[in-house]
Amino acid sequence: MSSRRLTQRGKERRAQLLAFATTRFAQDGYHPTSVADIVDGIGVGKGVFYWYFSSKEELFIEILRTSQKDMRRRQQRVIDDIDDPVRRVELGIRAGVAWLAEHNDLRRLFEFARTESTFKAAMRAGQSVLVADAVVHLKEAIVEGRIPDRDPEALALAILGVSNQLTNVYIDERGEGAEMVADLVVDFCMHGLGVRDTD
Amino acid sequence: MSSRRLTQRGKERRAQLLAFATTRFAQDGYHPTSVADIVDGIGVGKGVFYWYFSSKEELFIEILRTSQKDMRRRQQRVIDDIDDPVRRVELGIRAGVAWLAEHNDLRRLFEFARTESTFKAAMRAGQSVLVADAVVHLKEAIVEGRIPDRDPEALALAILGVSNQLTNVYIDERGEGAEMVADLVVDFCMHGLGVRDTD
Amino acid sequence: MSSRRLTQRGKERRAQLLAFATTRFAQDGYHPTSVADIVDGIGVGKGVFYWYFSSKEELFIEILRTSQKDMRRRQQRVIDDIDDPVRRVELGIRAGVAWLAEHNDLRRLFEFARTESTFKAAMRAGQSVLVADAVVHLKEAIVEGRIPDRDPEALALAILGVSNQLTNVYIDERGEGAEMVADLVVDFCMHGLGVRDTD
Amino acid sequence: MSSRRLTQRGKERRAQLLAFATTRFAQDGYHPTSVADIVDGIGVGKGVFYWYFSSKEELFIEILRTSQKDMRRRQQRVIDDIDDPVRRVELGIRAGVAWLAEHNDLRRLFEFARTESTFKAAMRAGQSVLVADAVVHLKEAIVEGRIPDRDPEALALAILGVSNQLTNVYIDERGEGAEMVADLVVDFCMHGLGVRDTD
DNA sequence: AATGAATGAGGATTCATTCAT
DNA sequence: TATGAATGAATCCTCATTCAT
Repeated sequence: MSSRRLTQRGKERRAQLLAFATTRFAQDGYHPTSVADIVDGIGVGKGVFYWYFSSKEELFIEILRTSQKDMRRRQQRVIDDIDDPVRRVELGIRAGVAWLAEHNDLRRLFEFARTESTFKAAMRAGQSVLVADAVVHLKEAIVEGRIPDRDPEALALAILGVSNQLTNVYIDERGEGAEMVADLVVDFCMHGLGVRDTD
Repeated sequence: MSSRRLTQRGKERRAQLLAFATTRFAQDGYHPTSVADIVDGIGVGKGVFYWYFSSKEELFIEILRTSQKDMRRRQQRVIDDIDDPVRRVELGIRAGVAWLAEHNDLRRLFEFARTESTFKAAMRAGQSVLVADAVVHLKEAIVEGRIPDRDPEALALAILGVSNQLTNVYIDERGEGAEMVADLVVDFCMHGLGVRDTD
Repeated sequence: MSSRRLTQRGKERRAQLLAFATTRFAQDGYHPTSVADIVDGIGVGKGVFYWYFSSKEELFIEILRTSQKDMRRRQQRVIDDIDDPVRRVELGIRAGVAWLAEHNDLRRLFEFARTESTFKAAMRAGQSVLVADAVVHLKEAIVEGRIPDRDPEALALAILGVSNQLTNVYIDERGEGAEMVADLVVDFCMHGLGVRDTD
Repeated sequence: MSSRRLTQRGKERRAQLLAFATTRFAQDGYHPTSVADIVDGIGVGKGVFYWYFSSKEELFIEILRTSQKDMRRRQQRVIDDIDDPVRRVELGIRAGVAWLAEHNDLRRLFEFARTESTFKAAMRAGQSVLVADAVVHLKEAIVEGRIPDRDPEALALAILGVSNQLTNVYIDERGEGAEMVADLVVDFCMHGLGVRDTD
């Protein structure tokens, strides 16, 4: 299905469907949004949907996967040439928060995806990649004596938790700026990690 | 509907419906669980469901509300006679984590409820109560100079975020014990808050 | 599904659905007949269908099974107390042809069912029962020297083939009487079997 | 449509479509096999199908017609220069069985075609040709006193029935050889016809 | 001749909810 | 209180067919 060869026009249609579906899913929820809503929304026939995706479920998983990849790419780019592991963690947090802030829709979809058995697997996979990334930096920081020696995976997860929660509340519910939220998260997490030699 | 006067037997039926629905919602998701699934699961006719609840939605909101109340009651009880505000925060965290650990199902429902517009309001109400509770202690701690002066609401939310995230991962996904997770959360948060004079 | 407890009214509805569906399937074909056609035809809502049957397919298989049982019962009743095995075969043929003649609809469904992989299994099961019945009599006839010793299963199948084919053509296509067709079939088969001491 | 003038390549494509569709129809049934299945199966676009056939139905009828013609041609060739009418019947049966054995797929399609009103007409036409052929020989045999005087059409139909049924079961379901089945059919039918002076 | 894209009516099935008993 | 029966709009999905290129 996903291996169908697409023309330029086809690729655009597919992207259009992904984009529109993302918006609707985020707005109304995955279940409350019907395939009919989606195709009607972009003014095409029902068949179009199934030309590009084998099911509503597949479409959703596709959204989750590409989003997760995109977020990670953003973090990697920012961190790429930084030597200090603690600094890498901080920049990773900031990049993550910024991405979540910019992709409000996707953040909501992530939240939902975690709650339904069908999508749990896909989410766990994506999250474990992010955690693994962070663990690398945290281990280095521990080895270098920059932070106390505690389970790096636990630390990574704590960071993720703070990022998600504060982004959810401050950005989604209260419309604060990404930078301000990033500051909050970084502040809390740097202390939480017990960073030395940094204010 | 909810004001219907119930016999003893009636109350039990109602509780049974709530309990069974909770389990199913948590397991498969709210939408994938049909009213038929619920009544079949406990071996009664469909009418029973609508005798006790005016709709599936109402049932779900009822679950959310009672759960939130229950969790708060637990926290209050533990904190009741503690003088030290920082200690109150810590014990509140521990009580919260313990409750979440014991009510795995409900934690999942909370997660879902946040993602759908229909239930967002109910969730926000409950969460703001918890936050308000914590804010009281945090303000006191700031006034007493026990922690640096930062926005207490932000701090409260950060704590909630860490609690939820670590509980999700360590308890739900990995089956760790509640105490161990509480230790993790407390450790991270106490540092995150910048607590002085506490290990 | 099929184990749902039904009231009298329920049993009648179910029977009504089976009867109506049979007619339609025979008239227009299984695939060309939609569930909507069926429920509209008896003036009920779509849900009714799925209250009694878990799927269109299940309904069809149910029709096949009960029909096959019914036909067999008819043959058994007629043969019950006959001593002569050759006579049993003849009466079996006559009962079979008569049944097929009376249940024109079902005969058509049988034909179709044999052509689709989904229903082949059910059909084969039913046919093998009929063949097994006939084989018993044929073996006896062979042992008693009433007919030459040839593979009884092949003989049984040949009889079935002649019965089906002649019934199809003479009764369904030309509207001849069941008795006349039965005479034809019996005449051909008795000779085909090589019966001795019978004209 | 069918009168479109085709290049060599065009003829091959058409033949390829017919062959592939036949296989699929026989395997899964006419309705369960979609046009998409067919074109995907041979790796071409949908347009190709409708370039060579005006509809799925037309394609199927085309398959039926050419097959029936082919089978008949085979019988004629074998019988061509035989004087003895009974021998002609026998050889016709053998040729028919052999053809059916070789064209397992087509036999199945014939079965299905008889069950749906859309295709019944086409099938009846083909069958009546075969019956007419046989009737010629049977009449001759009766006139020559080789077999008793009974309705030759009924006899022809009975022969067809035995051929179809035994081929279905022995070749399709059990994988027996064509010759063995032909022997069975001939044996049963020669007796059924009441042939004199023949082994 | 051929392709990928699009159509949209129609199909099976689900499900929250209501109703008669 | 409770049941089995019924409703019918809504859902996901299929598919023969058409179209622009």
